[in-house]
Amino acid sequence: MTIQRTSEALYALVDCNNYYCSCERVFNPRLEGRPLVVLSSNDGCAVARSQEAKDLGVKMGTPWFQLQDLVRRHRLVGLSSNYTLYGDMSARVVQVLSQFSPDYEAYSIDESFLRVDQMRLLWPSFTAMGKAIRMRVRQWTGIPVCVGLAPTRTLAKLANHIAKKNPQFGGVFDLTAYPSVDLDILLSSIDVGEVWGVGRRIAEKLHGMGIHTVQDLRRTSPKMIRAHFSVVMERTVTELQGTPCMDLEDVAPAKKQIISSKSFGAMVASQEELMEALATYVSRAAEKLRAQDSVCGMLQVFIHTNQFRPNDPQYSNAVTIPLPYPTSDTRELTSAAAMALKAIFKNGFLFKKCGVMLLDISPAGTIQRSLFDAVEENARHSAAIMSVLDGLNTRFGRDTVKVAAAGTAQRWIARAENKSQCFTTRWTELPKAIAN
DNA sequence: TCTGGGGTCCTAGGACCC
DNA sequence: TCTGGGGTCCTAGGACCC
Repeated sequence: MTIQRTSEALYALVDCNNYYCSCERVFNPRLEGRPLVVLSSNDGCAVARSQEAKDLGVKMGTPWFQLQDLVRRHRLVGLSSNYTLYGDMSARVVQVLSQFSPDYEAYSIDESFLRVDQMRLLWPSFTAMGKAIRMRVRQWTGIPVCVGLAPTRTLAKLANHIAKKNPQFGGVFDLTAYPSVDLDILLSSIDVGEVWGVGRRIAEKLHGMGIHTVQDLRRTSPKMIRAHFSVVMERTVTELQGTPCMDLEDVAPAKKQIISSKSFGAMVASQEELMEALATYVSRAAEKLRAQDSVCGMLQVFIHTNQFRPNDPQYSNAVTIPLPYPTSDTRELTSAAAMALKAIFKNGFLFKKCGVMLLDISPAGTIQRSLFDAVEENARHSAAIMSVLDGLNTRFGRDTVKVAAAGTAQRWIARAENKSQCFTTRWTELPKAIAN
């Protein structure tokens, strides 16, 4: 089966090997050659493993306390994570990669896509270019990477997987340069669950349908897949067949939601302690929000007891509340979070985790924003508010203004422009409404 | 004793509108 | 008053990614 070339695109996926572990080794070369894991916050479980640790059978997410045997028998090292370091190193890697193509996208902290077809004339082959990328990133940052090359992003991910698993390719695999008969054989040996976009559930379902390998999935009709799954999977199969369905995003799009949450080292029982933690998360999330010059219109707070203690009483809950107007102000968000927490908190439980999620994110400084600024600045003077509302009244009609006075500003704007109605609860009465 | 912290997109179903 | 069809918006939940 040949890869259909419906366009001339060629993507390189550059993926750092065992990324967090590699970062740690750059700054502590004595860790070279030793089995190594990087642990989650609170040193709870392994979130990254060196090749030696993988060879010892350490799985992603294994709790640290279950690894103590390997610590004794194989001198397995566990390090607390240092996300600031990994973020800095990532920026350096991307900086090097940007020299190879102006068309690049940092997809995650340890992976970047480059569109490289325009670079064809600069290199004897794309494999040669891939080797140059590997060498330069290694020399300039100390991080080992693998490179996969293919006409679509899904295939480039797969090519990268092949480069990683097959040392004979020297860390670079150009899928378009590989004989198609051999490629069929190679892809017949890879489980369908390795495909980007195929997780555990979908893999199980595919197996049930007799689709076991990547090659099986490539031979399946996208329309048939659409009928059994979703458009996402349809695109995945189309990409596997060589037709690009996704483009590089040249600028990182603004976040549509921002989460900040954490598990506690020790369990927490009181609302006051939960609120202390929440205040930290809110301020962290608000910083991210402001960094992308956005405001949010809704805020969600969630709390969980320890699900790994089935004998303890379990309780988890979440509530999403609309804000009176879109904001990124830490104080305002914190007071909203306090109200939300009050609405869902229950005594008599030991809480393990809580967090905040900012939703309904939009760019700051829109025309809607200026309307609300007017209300905000005059917040102490009801006469001034009434005059603003009168202005809105003239603009959008009397019924809408009643809603604006009683509802949330964000919702009101959205609805008013649709000339439909909206009944939400008054901001000050939210806790009561939530309780009902 | 000890079990991560972020994100994205899609779908289904209900409320509501004309 | 009864009725249907088409449309939008919102939410919850499920799947995936690193």
